[in-house]
Amino acid sequence: MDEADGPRGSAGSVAFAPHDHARCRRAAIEDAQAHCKTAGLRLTPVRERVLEILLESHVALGAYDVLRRLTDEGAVPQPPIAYRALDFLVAHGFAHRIEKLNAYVACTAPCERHDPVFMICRDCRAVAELPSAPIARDLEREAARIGFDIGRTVVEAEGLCPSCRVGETA
Amino acid sequence: MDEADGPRGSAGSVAFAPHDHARCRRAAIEDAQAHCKTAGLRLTPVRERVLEILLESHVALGAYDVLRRLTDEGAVPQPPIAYRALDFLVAHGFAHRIEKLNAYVACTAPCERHDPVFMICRDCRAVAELPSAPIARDLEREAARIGFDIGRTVVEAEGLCPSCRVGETA
DNA sequence: ATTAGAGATGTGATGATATAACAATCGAAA
DNA sequence: TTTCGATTGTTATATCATCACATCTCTAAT
Ligand SMILES: [Zn+2]
Ligand SMILES: [Zn+2]
Ligand SMILES: [Zn+2]
Ligand SMILES: [Zn+2]
Repeated sequence: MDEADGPRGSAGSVAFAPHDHARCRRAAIEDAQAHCKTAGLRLTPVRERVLEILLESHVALGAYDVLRRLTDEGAVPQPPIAYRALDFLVAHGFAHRIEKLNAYVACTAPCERHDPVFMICRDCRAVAELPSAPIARDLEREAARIGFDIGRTVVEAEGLCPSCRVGETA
Repeated sequence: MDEADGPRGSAGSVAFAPHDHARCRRAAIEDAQAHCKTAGLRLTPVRERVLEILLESHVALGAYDVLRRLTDEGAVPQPPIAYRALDFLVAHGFAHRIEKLNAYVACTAPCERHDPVFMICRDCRAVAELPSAPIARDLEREAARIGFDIGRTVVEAEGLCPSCRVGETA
Protein backbone atom coordinates (compact mmCIF):
# COMPACT_ATOMS: atom_id res chain seq x y z
CA MET A 1 0.00 0.00 0.00
CA ASP A 2 1.25 3.43 -0.92
CA GLU A 3 1.93 5.39 2.24
CA ALA A 4 0.79 8.58 0.52
CA ASP A 5 -2.57 7.09 -0.36
CA GLY A 6 -5.60 9.32 -0.12
CA PRO A 7 -8.66 8.32 1.83
CA ARG A 8 -10.12 5.92 -0.71
CA GLY A 9 -8.50 2.55 -0.69
CA SER A 10 -6.86 3.13 2.66
CA ALA A 11 -7.73 0.21 4.87
CA GLY A 12 -8.55 2.17 7.97
CA SER A 13 -8.47 5.47 9.72
CA VAL A 14 -6.68 8.31 8.04
CA ALA A 15 -7.76 10.72 10.75
CA PHE A 16 -5.41 9.59 13.53
CA ALA A 17 -2.39 8.90 11.34
CA PRO A 18 0.00 11.51 10.00
CA HIS A 19 -0.80 12.07 6.38
CA ASP A 20 -0.69 14.58 3.57
CA HIS A 21 -3.82 16.38 4.59
CA ALA A 22 -3.66 18.94 1.82
CA ARG A 23 -3.92 16.07 -0.60
CA CYS A 24 -6.65 14.56 1.57
CA ARG A 25 -8.73 17.72 1.27
CA ARG A 26 -8.13 18.17 -2.42
CA ALA A 27 -9.12 14.59 -3.15
CA ALA A 28 -12.34 14.89 -1.15
CA ILE A 29 -13.38 18.09 -2.87
CA GLU A 30 -12.59 16.69 -6.28
CA ASP A 31 -14.50 13.52 -5.44
CA ALA A 32 -17.50 15.58 -4.44
CA GLN A 33 -17.32 17.69 -7.57
CA ALA A 34 -17.02 14.64 -9.79
CA HIS A 35 -19.76 12.72 -8.03
CA CYS A 36 -22.14 15.67 -8.17
CA LYS A 37 -21.46 16.10 -11.86
CA THR A 38 -22.22 12.49 -12.72
CA ALA A 39 -25.19 12.28 -10.36
CA GLY A 40 -26.73 15.55 -11.48
CA LEU A 41 -26.37 17.15 -8.05
CA ARG A 42 -25.61 20.81 -7.53
CA LEU A 43 -22.52 21.44 -5.46
CA THR A 44 -23.34 25.11 -5.00
CA PRO A 45 -20.87 27.65 -3.58
CA VAL A 46 -22.31 27.44 -0.07
CA ARG A 47 -22.27 23.66 -0.10
CA GLU A 48 -18.74 23.50 -1.42
CA ARG A 49 -17.60 26.11 1.08
CA VAL A 50 -19.12 24.15 3.97
CA LEU A 51 -17.44 20.99 2.74
CA GLU A 52 -14.14 22.86 2.61
CA ILE A 53 -14.65 24.05 6.17
CA LEU A 54 -15.30 20.51 7.38
CA LEU A 55 -12.27 19.33 5.43
CA GLU A 56 -9.90 21.69 7.18
CA SER A 57 -9.30 18.94 9.71
CA HIS A 58 -10.71 15.62 10.84
CA VAL A 59 -12.27 17.29 13.84
CA ALA A 60 -16.05 17.34 14.17
CA LEU A 61 -17.67 20.78 13.93
CA GLY A 62 -21.07 21.82 15.21
CA ALA A 63 -23.48 23.50 12.83
CA TYR A 64 -22.88 26.79 14.63
CA ASP A 65 -19.11 26.35 14.32
CA VAL A 66 -19.59 26.06 10.58
CA LEU A 67 -21.89 29.06 10.65
CA ARG A 68 -19.30 31.16 12.49
CA ARG A 69 -16.67 30.22 9.92
CA LEU A 70 -19.01 31.34 7.16
CA THR A 71 -19.65 34.53 9.08
CA ASP A 72 -15.95 35.27 9.30
CA GLU A 73 -15.94 35.73 5.58
CA GLY A 74 -18.35 38.62 5.35
CA ALA A 75 -22.11 38.66 5.87
CA VAL A 76 -23.96 37.09 8.79
CA PRO A 77 -25.76 33.98 7.59
CA GLN A 78 -28.55 32.44 9.61
CA PRO A 79 -28.68 28.87 10.95
CA PRO A 80 -30.68 27.39 8.06
CA ILE A 81 -27.83 28.27 5.70
CA ALA A 82 -25.49 25.95 7.57
CA TYR A 83 -28.06 23.27 8.30
CA ARG A 84 -29.23 23.06 4.71
CA ALA A 85 -25.71 22.73 3.37
CA LEU A 86 -24.88 20.13 6.01
CA ASP A 87 -28.08 18.23 5.26
CA PHE A 88 -27.12 18.12 1.60
CA LEU A 89 -23.61 16.92 2.33
CA VAL A 90 -24.85 14.25 4.74
CA ALA A 91 -27.67 13.12 2.44
CA HIS A 92 -25.21 12.47 -0.36
CA GLY A 93 -22.46 10.97 1.72
CA PHE A 94 -19.94 13.81 1.58
CA ALA A 95 -20.17 14.32 5.33
CA HIS A 96 -21.47 12.49 8.36
CA ARG A 97 -23.36 13.54 11.42
CA ILE A 98 -21.83 12.45 14.74
CA GLU A 99 -24.81 11.90 17.00
CA LYS A 100 -22.78 11.76 20.18
CA LEU A 101 -21.43 15.27 19.52
CA ASN A 102 -24.30 16.85 17.58
CA ALA A 103 -21.60 17.63 15.06
CA TYR A 104 -20.41 16.96 11.56
CA VAL A 105 -17.28 15.62 9.85
CA ALA A 106 -16.26 15.31 6.24
CA CYS A 107 -16.45 11.77 4.96
CA THR A 108 -13.09 10.09 4.41
CA ALA A 109 -14.42 7.32 2.18
CA PRO A 110 -16.78 9.28 0.00
CA CYS A 111 -19.15 8.13 -2.69
CA GLU A 112 -19.95 4.74 -1.26
CA ARG A 113 -23.23 3.95 0.43
CA HIS A 114 -22.23 3.37 4.02
CA ASP A 115 -23.15 3.73 7.66
CA PRO A 116 -19.59 3.76 8.95
CA VAL A 117 -18.17 3.20 12.39
CA PHE A 118 -16.75 6.30 14.05
CA MET A 119 -14.04 6.54 16.68
CA ILE A 120 -14.33 9.90 18.39
CA CYS A 121 -11.58 11.41 20.53
CA ARG A 122 -13.07 12.97 23.64
CA ASP A 123 -10.13 15.35 23.94
CA CYS A 124 -9.60 16.73 20.45
CA ARG A 125 -12.86 15.70 18.79
CA ALA A 126 -10.97 14.14 15.90
CA VAL A 127 -13.07 11.45 14.25
CA ALA A 128 -11.83 8.36 12.46
CA GLU A 129 -14.20 6.70 10.04
CA LEU A 130 -13.96 2.94 9.63
CA PRO A 131 -15.84 0.48 7.45
CA SER A 132 -18.67 -1.18 9.29
CA ALA A 133 -19.07 -4.48 7.48
CA PRO A 134 -18.54 -6.92 10.38
CA ILE A 135 -20.59 -4.91 12.82
CA ALA A 136 -23.37 -4.42 10.30
CA ARG A 137 -23.53 -8.19 9.93
CA ASP A 138 -23.83 -8.65 13.69
CA LEU A 139 -26.56 -6.06 13.87
CA GLU A 140 -28.49 -7.62 11.01
CA ARG A 141 -28.35 -11.01 12.66
CA GLU A 142 -29.63 -9.64 15.98
CA ALA A 143 -32.32 -7.65 14.21
CA ALA A 144 -33.55 -10.65 12.24
CA ARG A 145 -33.86 -12.58 15.48
CA ILE A 146 -36.37 -10.10 16.91
CA GLY A 147 -38.13 -9.20 13.67
CA PHE A 148 -36.66 -5.73 13.45
CA ASP A 149 -36.04 -4.13 10.05
CA ILE A 150 -32.91 -1.98 10.20
CA GLY A 151 -32.84 1.25 8.23
CA ARG A 152 -29.78 3.14 9.32
CA THR A 153 -27.25 2.48 12.04
CA VAL A 154 -25.26 4.69 14.39
CA VAL A 155 -22.04 3.15 15.65
CA GLU A 156 -19.81 5.53 17.57
CA ALA A 157 -17.02 4.74 20.01
CA GLU A 158 -15.85 7.55 22.26
CA GLY A 159 -12.38 7.46 23.74
CA LEU A 160 -8.85 8.69 23.24
CA CYS A 161 -7.00 8.94 19.96
CA PRO A 162 -3.33 7.92 19.77
CA SER A 163 -2.08 11.51 20.06
CA CYS A 164 -4.22 12.36 23.05
CA ARG A 165 -3.28 9.16 24.86
CA VAL A 166 0.31 10.25 25.37
CA GLY A 167 0.59 12.04 28.67
CA GLU A 168 -3.02 11.43 29.61
CA THR A 169 -3.76 11.21 33.34
CA ALA A 170 -2.77 7.55 33.80
CA MET B 1 -36.95 -20.63 29.33
CA ASP B 2 -39.99 -19.39 31.20
CA GLU B 3 -42.17 -17.43 28.81
CA ALA B 4 -43.23 -15.14 31.63
CA ASP B 5 -39.64 -14.23 32.45
CA GLY B 6 -38.87 -10.69 33.39
CA PRO B 7 -36.16 -8.71 31.66
CA ARG B 8 -33.21 -10.33 33.38
CA GLY B 9 -32.24 -13.62 31.92
CA SER B 10 -34.26 -13.07 28.78
CA ALA B 11 -31.96 -13.64 25.85
CA GLY B 12 -33.06 -10.69 23.82
CA SER B 13 -35.51 -7.89 23.38
CA VAL B 14 -38.46 -7.74 25.66
CA ALA B 15 -39.59 -4.45 24.16
CA PHE B 16 -40.99 -5.73 20.86
CA ALA B 17 -42.50 -8.93 22.19
CA PRO B 18 -45.81 -9.24 24.02
CA HIS B 19 -45.06 -9.63 27.68
CA ASP B 20 -46.39 -9.03 31.16
CA HIS B 21 -45.36 -5.42 31.31
CA ALA B 22 -46.79 -4.80 34.76
CA ARG B 23 -44.39 -7.43 36.01
CA CYS B 24 -41.65 -5.90 33.86
CA ARG B 25 -42.13 -2.51 35.55
CA ARG B 26 -42.38 -3.91 39.02
CA ALA B 27 -39.21 -5.94 38.59
CA ALA B 28 -37.27 -2.94 37.32
CA ILE B 29 -38.35 -0.72 40.19
CA GLU B 30 -37.56 -3.40 42.74
CA ASP B 31 -34.17 -3.96 41.12
CA ALA B 32 -33.42 -0.29 41.35
CA GLN B 33 -34.51 -0.10 44.97
CA ALA B 34 -32.44 -3.13 45.90
CA HIS B 35 -29.39 -2.00 44.00
CA CYS B 36 -29.51 1.48 45.50
CA LYS B 37 -29.82 0.02 48.96
CA THR B 38 -26.78 -2.20 48.61
CA ALA B 39 -24.74 0.43 46.77
CA GLY B 40 -25.57 3.25 49.18
CA LEU B 41 -27.35 5.29 46.52
CA ARG B 42 -30.38 7.41 47.22
CA LEU B 43 -33.37 6.55 45.07
CA THR B 44 -35.22 9.71 46.07
CA PRO B 45 -38.90 10.30 45.29
CA VAL B 46 -38.16 12.37 42.16
CA ARG B 47 -35.72 9.79 40.86
CA GLU B 48 -38.08 6.91 41.52
CA ARG B 49 -40.97 8.82 39.96
CA VAL B 50 -38.94 9.52 36.81
CA LEU B 51 -37.96 5.88 36.59
CA GLU B 52 -41.63 4.93 36.90
CA ILE B 53 -42.50 7.34 34.11
CA LEU B 54 -39.87 5.81 31.84
CA LEU B 55 -41.10 2.36 32.78
CA GLU B 56 -44.65 3.03 31.66
CA SER B 57 -43.63 1.72 28.26
CA HIS B 58 -40.58 0.78 26.25
CA VAL B 59 -40.90 4.00 24.28
CA ALA B 60 -38.16 6.60 24.52
CA LEU B 61 -39.16 9.87 26.20
CA GLY B 62 -37.47 13.24 25.86
CA ALA B 63 -36.44 15.07 29.02
CA TYR B 64 -39.26 17.52 28.45
CA ASP B 65 -41.76 14.68 28.02
CA VAL B 66 -40.72 13.44 31.44
CA LEU B 67 -40.96 16.98 32.76
CA ARG B 68 -44.50 17.38 31.43
CA ARG B 69 -45.51 14.13 33.08
CA LEU B 70 -44.14 15.40 36.37
CA THR B 71 -45.99 18.63 35.81
CA ASP B 72 -49.29 16.78 35.33
CA GLU B 73 -49.07 15.81 38.94
CA GLY B 74 -49.11 19.25 40.51
CA ALA B 75 -46.41 21.91 40.52
CA VAL B 76 -44.39 23.07 37.52
CA PRO B 77 -40.85 21.78 37.85
CA GLN B 78 -38.00 23.28 35.86
CA PRO B 79 -35.81 21.39 33.38
CA PRO B 80 -32.97 20.66 35.83
CA ILE B 81 -35.36 18.54 37.89
CA ALA B 82 -35.83 16.14 35.02
CA TYR B 83 -32.24 16.27 33.79
CA ARG B 84 -30.79 15.62 37.22
CA ALA B 85 -33.01 12.63 37.81
CA LEU B 86 -32.29 11.28 34.32
CA ASP B 87 -28.55 11.83 34.82
CA PHE B 88 -28.70 9.83 38.03
CA LEU B 89 -30.64 6.99 36.42
CA VAL B 90 -28.29 6.87 33.44
CA ALA B 91 -25.15 7.13 35.57
CA HIS B 92 -26.20 4.10 37.58
CA GLY B 93 -27.53 2.05 34.72
CA PHE B 94 -31.26 2.26 35.50
CA ALA B 95 -31.91 4.09 32.25
CA HIS B 96 -30.17 4.78 28.97
CA ARG B 97 -29.86 7.80 26.77
CA ILE B 98 -30.71 7.25 23.11
CA GLU B 99 -28.42 9.62 21.23
CA LYS B 100 -30.28 9.34 17.97
CA LEU B 101 -33.47 10.60 19.61
CA ASN B 102 -32.11 12.83 22.37
CA ALA B 103 -34.30 10.73 24.59
CA TYR B 104 -34.30 8.24 27.43
CA VAL B 105 -35.53 4.69 28.08
CA ALA B 106 -35.61 2.54 31.17
CA CYS B 107 -32.99 -0.18 31.16
CA THR B 108 -34.35 -3.68 30.57
CA ALA B 109 -31.25 -5.47 31.84
CA PRO B 110 -30.44 -3.43 34.92
CA CYS B 111 -27.56 -3.62 37.30
CA GLU B 112 -24.96 -4.84 34.87
CA ARG B 113 -22.23 -2.62 33.51
CA HIS B 114 -23.09 -2.38 29.84
CA ASP B 115 -23.11 -0.26 26.72
CA PRO B 116 -25.96 -2.08 25.06
CA VAL B 117 -27.13 -2.16 21.47
CA PHE B 118 -30.43 -0.41 20.83
CA MET B 119 -32.97 -1.07 18.10
CA ILE B 120 -35.16 1.99 17.73
CA CYS B 121 -38.47 2.00 15.90
CA ARG B 122 -38.78 5.14 13.79
CA ASP B 123 -42.56 4.94 13.93
CA CYS B 124 -43.41 4.28 17.56
CA ARG B 125 -40.06 5.11 19.21
CA ALA B 126 -40.08 1.80 21.06
CA VAL B 127 -36.56 0.74 21.94
CA ALA B 128 -35.23 -2.78 22.32
CA GLU B 129 -32.06 -3.23 24.31
CA LEU B 130 -29.73 -6.05 23.34
CA PRO B 131 -26.45 -7.26 24.76
CA SER B 132 -23.49 -5.91 22.86
CA ALA B 133 -20.80 -8.49 23.43
CA PRO B 134 -20.01 -9.48 19.83
CA ILE B 135 -20.10 -5.94 18.55
CA ALA B 136 -17.99 -4.69 21.42
CA ARG B 137 -15.38 -7.26 20.46
CA ASP B 138 -15.38 -6.07 16.85
CA LEU B 139 -15.03 -2.48 17.96
CA GLU B 140 -12.16 -3.29 20.31
CA ARG B 141 -10.31 -5.09 17.55
CA GLU B 142 -10.72 -2.16 15.14
CA ALA B 143 -9.74 0.30 17.85
CA ALA B 144 -6.59 -1.62 18.75
CA ARG B 145 -5.58 -1.59 15.10
CA ILE B 146 -5.50 2.21 15.00
CA GLY B 147 -4.28 2.84 18.55
CA PHE B 148 -7.60 4.15 19.80
CA ASP B 149 -8.63 3.64 23.43
CA ILE B 150 -12.38 3.10 23.65
CA GLY B 151 -14.25 4.55 26.61
CA ARG B 152 -17.94 4.22 25.87
CA THR B 153 -19.79 3.11 22.77
CA VAL B 154 -23.03 4.13 21.13
CA VAL B 155 -24.64 1.47 18.97
CA GLU B 156 -28.11 2.29 17.73
CA ALA B 157 -30.02 0.84 14.78
CA GLU B 158 -33.01 2.78 13.55
CA GLY B 159 -35.73 0.98 11.66
CA LEU B 160 -39.12 -0.63 12.04
CA CYS B 161 -40.24 -2.83 14.90
CA PRO B 162 -42.32 -5.95 14.18
CA SER B 163 -45.63 -4.22 15.02
CA CYS B 164 -44.95 -1.19 12.87
CA ARG B 165 -43.82 -3.31 9.89
CA VAL B 166 -47.30 -4.71 9.29
CA GLY B 167 -49.10 -2.48 6.84
CA GLU B 168 -46.12 -0.21 6.28
CA THR B 169 -45.93 1.55 2.91
CA ALA B 170 -44.41 -1.36 0.95
C1' DA C 1 -29.17 18.62 71.08
C1' DT C 2 -26.04 21.34 67.93
C1' DT C 3 -23.94 22.03 64.06
C1' DA C 4 -21.05 21.51 59.93
C1' DG C 5 -20.82 19.32 55.45
C1' DA C 6 -22.40 16.79 51.49
C1' DG C 7 -25.86 15.75 48.58
C1' DA C 8 -30.27 16.85 46.62
C1' DT C 9 -33.87 20.01 45.17
C1' DG C 10 -36.30 24.53 43.80
C1' DT C 11 -36.09 28.33 40.67
C1' DG C 12 -34.91 31.78 37.26
C1' DA C 13 -32.09 32.65 33.60
C1' DT C 14 -29.48 31.45 29.72
C1' DG C 15 -26.98 28.68 26.34
C1' DA C 16 -26.88 25.40 22.44
C1' DT C 17 -28.99 22.95 18.80
C1' DA C 18 -32.48 22.70 15.17
C1' DT C 19 -36.59 23.79 12.36
C1' DA C 20 -40.85 26.40 10.52
C1' DA C 21 -42.49 29.59 7.40
C1' DC C 22 -42.34 32.41 3.60
C1' DA C 23 -40.28 35.58 0.33
C1' DA C 24 -36.73 36.23 -3.12
C1' DT C 25 -33.63 34.36 -6.41
C1' DC C 26 -31.46 31.20 -9.51
C1' DG C 27 -31.10 27.79 -13.29
C1' DA C 28 -32.43 24.35 -16.35
C1' DA C 29 -35.48 23.30 -19.64
C1' DA C 30 -39.86 23.86 -22.32
C1' DT D 1 -38.79 34.01 -22.60
C1' DT D 2 -41.59 31.77 -19.66
C1' DT D 3 -42.12 28.49 -16.30
C1' DC D 4 -41.22 25.62 -12.51
C1' DG D 5 -38.55 23.36 -9.14
C1' DA D 6 -34.50 23.90 -6.34
C1' DT D 7 -31.86 26.91 -3.64
C1' DT D 8 -31.00 30.78 -0.73
C1' DG D 9 -32.16 34.80 2.46
C1' DT D 10 -34.46 36.15 6.62
C1' DT D 11 -37.32 36.31 10.69
C1' DA D 12 -39.01 33.88 14.15
C1' DT D 13 -39.56 30.02 17.02
C1' DA D 14 -39.09 25.29 18.72
C1' DT D 15 -36.43 21.94 21.19
C1' DC D 16 -32.74 20.30 24.07
C1' DA D 17 -29.52 21.23 27.90
C1' DT D 18 -26.90 23.71 31.51
C1' DC D 19 -25.50 27.53 34.79
C1' DA D 20 -25.89 29.79 39.09
C1' DC D 21 -27.43 30.24 43.41
C1' DA D 22 -30.62 29.77 47.24
C1' DT D 23 -32.75 26.29 50.07
C1' DC D 24 -33.56 22.05 52.04
C1' DT D 25 -32.43 17.45 54.07
C1' DC D 26 -30.12 14.04 55.54
C1' DT D 27 -26.00 12.38 58.22
C1' DA D 28 -22.40 12.36 61.29
C1' DA D 29 -19.29 14.29 64.32
C1' DT D 30 -19.00 17.35 68.39
ZN1 LIG E 1 -6.76 14.28 6.16
ZN1 LIG F 1 -7.46 13.25 20.27
ZN1 LIG G 1 -42.02 -4.36 29.54
ZN1 LIG H 1 -42.74 0.50 16.22
